[in-house]
This record gives sequence, structure tokens and C-alpha cells, in this order.
Amino acid sequence: MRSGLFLKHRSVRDADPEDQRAFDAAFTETRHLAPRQRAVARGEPLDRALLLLDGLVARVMDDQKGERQIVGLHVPGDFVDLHGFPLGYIDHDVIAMTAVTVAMMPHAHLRRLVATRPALTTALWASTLLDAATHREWIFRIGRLDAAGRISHMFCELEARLRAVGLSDGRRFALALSQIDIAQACGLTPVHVNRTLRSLREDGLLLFRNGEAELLDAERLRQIAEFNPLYLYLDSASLAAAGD
Amino acid sequence: MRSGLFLKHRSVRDADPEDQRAFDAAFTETRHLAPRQRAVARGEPLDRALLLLDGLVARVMDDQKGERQIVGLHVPGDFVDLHGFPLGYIDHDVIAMTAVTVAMMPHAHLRRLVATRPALTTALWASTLLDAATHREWIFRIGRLDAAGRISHMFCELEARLRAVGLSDGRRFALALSQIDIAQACGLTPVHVNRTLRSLREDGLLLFRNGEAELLDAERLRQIAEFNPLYLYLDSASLAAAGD
DNA sequence: CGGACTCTTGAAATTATTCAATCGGGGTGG
DNA sequence: CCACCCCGATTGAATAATTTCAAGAGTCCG
Repeated sequence: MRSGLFLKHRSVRDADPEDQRAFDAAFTETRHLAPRQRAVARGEPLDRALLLLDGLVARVMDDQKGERQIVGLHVPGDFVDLHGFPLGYIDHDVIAMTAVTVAMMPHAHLRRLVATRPALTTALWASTLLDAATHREWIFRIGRLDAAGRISHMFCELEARLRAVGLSDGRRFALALSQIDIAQACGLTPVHVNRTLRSLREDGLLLFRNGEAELLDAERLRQIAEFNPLYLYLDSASLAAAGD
Repeated sequence: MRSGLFLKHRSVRDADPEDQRAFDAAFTETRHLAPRQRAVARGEPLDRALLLLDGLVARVMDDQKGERQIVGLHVPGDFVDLHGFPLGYIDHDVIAMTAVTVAMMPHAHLRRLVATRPALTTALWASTLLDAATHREWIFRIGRLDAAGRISHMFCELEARLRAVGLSDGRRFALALSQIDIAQACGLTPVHVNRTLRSLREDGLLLFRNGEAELLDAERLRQIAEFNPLYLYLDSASLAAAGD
């Protein structure tokens, strides 16, 4: 079980080995999803939570004209619908952006953990609050940054989060998203994303092509993005590496 | 103690009277803050959570040029920094927008509740996830709506939330915010907020003046805001009233 | 090979920002 | 008590950022 990715390199990780065992034991089956397949539907009553083991997943909200806003992105080690445990359902759709593997934890098991393992409960709770912190940062990103800043910020964040789970070397990483996806996440049009990516590339800041990203000048990129990884609640070692 | 406002008219409220008593007993003192006073500083280690009893509070993030993005607004009955309990600190500032009264719950008491009261723990957890759901809706608001839509959405949301705690009659409500505050919440400039408010007023949709808001045509307002209160997790009675 | 989808670029239109100036109310010091 | 000052609200004009519309090129897949 790759559940060891959960809260990996996050400062709020639960260190108790007993809790770790109880956590691992609470998963039942593993499931695979195809790219663009919906994992969770908005409003649907939920009885299990999904931990992402492999692939990329997005939280999405569609407007009346069918235009989509991506309101969250998830990397391996993230629960994608744990919010549905205390709330009963979630208010948005969750879809696989790539081929995806998830592990299932029934709400019944979660209830048992909450009733018996306070430290683990707090860690699970904290993991959902990392989502909230990331949402806040996205509000800042979209509300206060221009196109170059938003896109830079998105890549800085994904690099840091992927690195925390061993999926980036600090410079290059696989990222199977289209420019359309980036537009939907950054509140921009695909056309403008395209132009802005070209400009970032020509300025020697960022390369994004064929599902692979490379931070050519991470320092300047973080500057444009006003990126400060405090909101990721990384452990001290990772925080230093994130260049804060 | 007005802690009865907590999760009032929300579907995730904890109904157990024992839990209610334990909840009320976990508060210590009550404190008052002046308008614009900072309640919680970003990164500061926290040892208590604050429940807002009276007034308006904002979660804010400032960019490098000192421009401010409001990433959350809170009404009475909301915890304003409960995220700091599982996380240890919060990643943003919390400031009073008006004169404010808060009740303090020490983290030590919260730890005891988490260790002994699973249903209450889940309700506290859920309350922080309502914040996350609201954050997501704000991402959608700023990412996909134009100025009129953003502002309309903000007023629809505040009306619904204030009504849930008895501070709106469904049409008029006190809202001690400036146009500058609205701009900082909606990712717009104050000038453009002013023009857009004028246009909404001239179209007979929304009146906002002297700290008082009135939804002149709630139906059309919800339409241009694409407002759907599902994300507020209101109880069924309130949801019907919110016009969904 | 055809079709669907993404990427790319140009040009025009629109939305929002910036700069600048005025107005008005509330509070303060003389 | 009143002139003055500060801040928010308001409006106009110019500018900048982003979107929209349109079209062509590249790529993958059946």
C-alpha cells in the first residue's frame, strides 16, 4: 500500500506507528479510473473516501454555459473527497485528469478511527485543511495576479507538491495537463494561456510541453508568482528546499 | 453564550445535547476587537480558537505591493481560526472588519473534545470544511464570473449566510463593508466596483449604501451570479428559502 | 485517410485598470 | 464652532490586459 504518501513531508503528519497501522488497515479495495472519468459527483451521498495513489485528479465546477473552473488539483497522497465524510456529500465534481489509481476507505472505518484515534483524526482533519489553505492561495492567485503570475504560481505549487511525494527533482516533472486545463484552473482563456506560456518560455522562465514541465528559472518564477510555500505546511526540510 | 449560532441552520449540525453542553463549556473568556484590528497573524503559533459572536471578520492575504486579497469573510457563528488547531498556525491574517466579539476555546479543550466526543469532533471538522467549500465557490466566482456576477454572488452568499444566523430578513441586511473591501474580496479595483454597483443599482438589482444592502431582485441577482447555495450545506428549510 | 482535439497565431472587440479630479461626510485641532 | 483633513464614493478619459473570433498546423487514433 502506498498510503505512506499521505501527508508525506507535511508538518502535520501523524508519527504514531499504531495510528499508521490503523490507517493502512482502514483501506479496502483499490480502484482504477480512466482519464476524464468522474470519480465523485457533486451532491451524491458518499460512504467512502478516496486516497489518490497514482495520477492527477481535479475538483471541478461548471458554470451555466458549460465553462469549467478547476478549483483544486490533487497529486498522489491526497484524499480527493475526504470532505465528504464530515459533510455527507461534496459540492463539486471530482474527475480524473489522467489514468488514476485510488484506494478506498469506507466512512464506517473513518468513524471508527475518529472514535478511537484522536491524533490520527487530527491528521486526517489537517489534510482537509491543507486543501482549504490551497483554495485560499488559489483565490489570491486568481484575484491578485496577472496571467503570467497565475501560471507561474500554478507551476511553482505543483512542483513543490510533487516534490514532496517524490515526483519532481526540483526542476523537471511530468504534468499530463493540457493548456485548456491550465486555463480552467487559472481563470483564463486557453488562447491567453498559450500566449503567456510562450512569453514565459521566451523569457527563459518555464518550459511546458508534451506533458512535461521544467522550471528554467525557479527563482524568478517564484518572484513573478509571489510564491511562498508556507500554505503547503511542508516539514522544515522540504520548506527549505522550496526556496522560501 | 451565543455559541448556539455555531452551525445554525447547517445540515451538519450536531444535535446531541451532551455534546452541546461540552461545546459550550469549552469556551473560556470573551474578547472584543476594534475595527481593522488583527485577530490572528499569519504563521503565529496558536493555542486557542476564536468563535465569532458579533461583527464581521475577514481572512486576508497581502501581495508584495501591499495590495490585499480578502480570501474569506465570516459572520457570527463562524470559527475564524479553527484551521489553526489541526495545523498549528494559519497561513493568512485574520482581521476584524467591524467592532467584533469573539469567544475563545483553548486548543487544550479542543484536544479533550476530539479525544472524547467523536460526533462533536466531526461537527467541528465539518465547520472548517464549510470554509473550504466557500473558498472553492470564491475561486469559481473570481475565475469564471465578470464583475457584475462576482459582486452579485458575494451579496447572494452573504445574504444567505446572514439569514442562517438571523441577521437578514431575506432582502435587507446590514453589511459594514466599503467598496474597497468588496473590491479586495472580488479581485477587482474599487473604481470598477463602484461602476458595477451603480449599474446593478440602475438595473434595479441591488442596493448597497451606508453599510446596508438590499437585494432588489434576488431572483435575477442569483441568475447573473449563477448562485446555487448547495455549497453552504444549509438545512432543508433554509435551502428552500435560499431560492434553489 | 478522416476526424477530433489541441496548439498556435493574428486581428478586433471588450472588459477592467490606471490616472486624475471632484464631491461629501465625519472627525479633529485650533 | 468652524476650517481643515482624511477617506471613501463617484465620474471621465486614456491605457492595458484579456477575451473573442477566426483560421491554419500538428498530432493522435480508429
